[in-house]
Amino acid sequence: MTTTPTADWLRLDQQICFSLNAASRAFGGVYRVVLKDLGLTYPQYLVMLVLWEHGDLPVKKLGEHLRLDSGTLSPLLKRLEAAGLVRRERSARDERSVEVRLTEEGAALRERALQVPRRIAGATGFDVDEIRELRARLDQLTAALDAAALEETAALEESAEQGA
Amino acid sequence: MTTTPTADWLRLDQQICFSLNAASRAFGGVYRVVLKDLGLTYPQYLVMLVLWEHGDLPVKKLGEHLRLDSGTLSPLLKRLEAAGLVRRERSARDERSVEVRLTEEGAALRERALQVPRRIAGATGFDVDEIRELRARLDQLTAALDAAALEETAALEESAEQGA
DNA sequence: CATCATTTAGTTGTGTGCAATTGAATTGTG
DNA sequence: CACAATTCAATTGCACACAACTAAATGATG
Repeated sequence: MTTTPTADWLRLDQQICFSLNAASRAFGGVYRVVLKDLGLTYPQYLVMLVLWEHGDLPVKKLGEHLRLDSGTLSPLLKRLEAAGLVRRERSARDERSVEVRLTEEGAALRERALQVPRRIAGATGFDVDEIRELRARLDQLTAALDAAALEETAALEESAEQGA
Repeated sequence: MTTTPTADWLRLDQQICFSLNAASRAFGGVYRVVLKDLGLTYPQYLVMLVLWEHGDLPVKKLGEHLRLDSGTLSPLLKRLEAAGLVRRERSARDERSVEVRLTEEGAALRERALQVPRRIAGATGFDVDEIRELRARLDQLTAALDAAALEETAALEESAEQGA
């Protein structure tokens, strides 16, 4: 049986978190080039994808789809509005809520965006099944990490309460 | 034979890039909690990992290990220096270069960091082999994306030259 | 040796990402 | 109805990422 020396865990740790980070940034790099045509950044593209798929949404719902809070979305949406792709309107039913609506121009941009996924998929060198499998793996990882983060946070708060 | 409608590619695209993004940020969330003890952010921890493994390095080499440029590293290293974990010293041999050296305190921090990888690995819910396989997959993806980014950039510059 | 190209850090500006706070609007409870 | 708790977006402050640029030092070339 092969046990891993404690010190080597530091190297393994470096490798896995680094790999994920690197892949994420490499993805960002390709998107940056491909999306330059559309005048979008990668996070902005993600917002547009959600709006194209689900239609107009309040900021809150948008954030749930994207795992982003208003601290990130507010300035991002302002830039999309400045670019003429979306409008932000206070909901009449609930004035706390802000509806994000596609403009004509924003809706029209979808046509030009249709070419993006194919170029990205091509860049990965993965076929559809490989992408699907990797995605499942990553989603599993994310779920586990989120659950663990909750536990860690709960544990922290518990020890904080003991101090109080 | 099942062909995927073009419009559906947008949804698939959303899913794979989003999954990677989400996993990366979920990782960051767990690291944020775990590293709070050490007073490090996640990118700062990556820098310390490289220094612990390779010893003192010039900023350039550090950037190659981490795929980060001076625009990111300079302010980050200043914060590590302010925290007393590293020193930055102009190289005597080549005064363009800045050597990043661990302080006593920085080197000592390694002891406390030894517990981090195990906590992270536990949080993933993956065993060593699964981590290794995922890492290989991600590195493969990163390599493909980097190569594709180079091609895209080259193509852009080509068309730019035609315009000139 | 003088000059030009390259290398290396640093700086600036833009755009996320997230914690913490604020303030307005809504909901739940008595 | 009054009032406390909650919800939602926005804002503030901090820390990356990265492109573009600057400045200093080095190396290469004629």
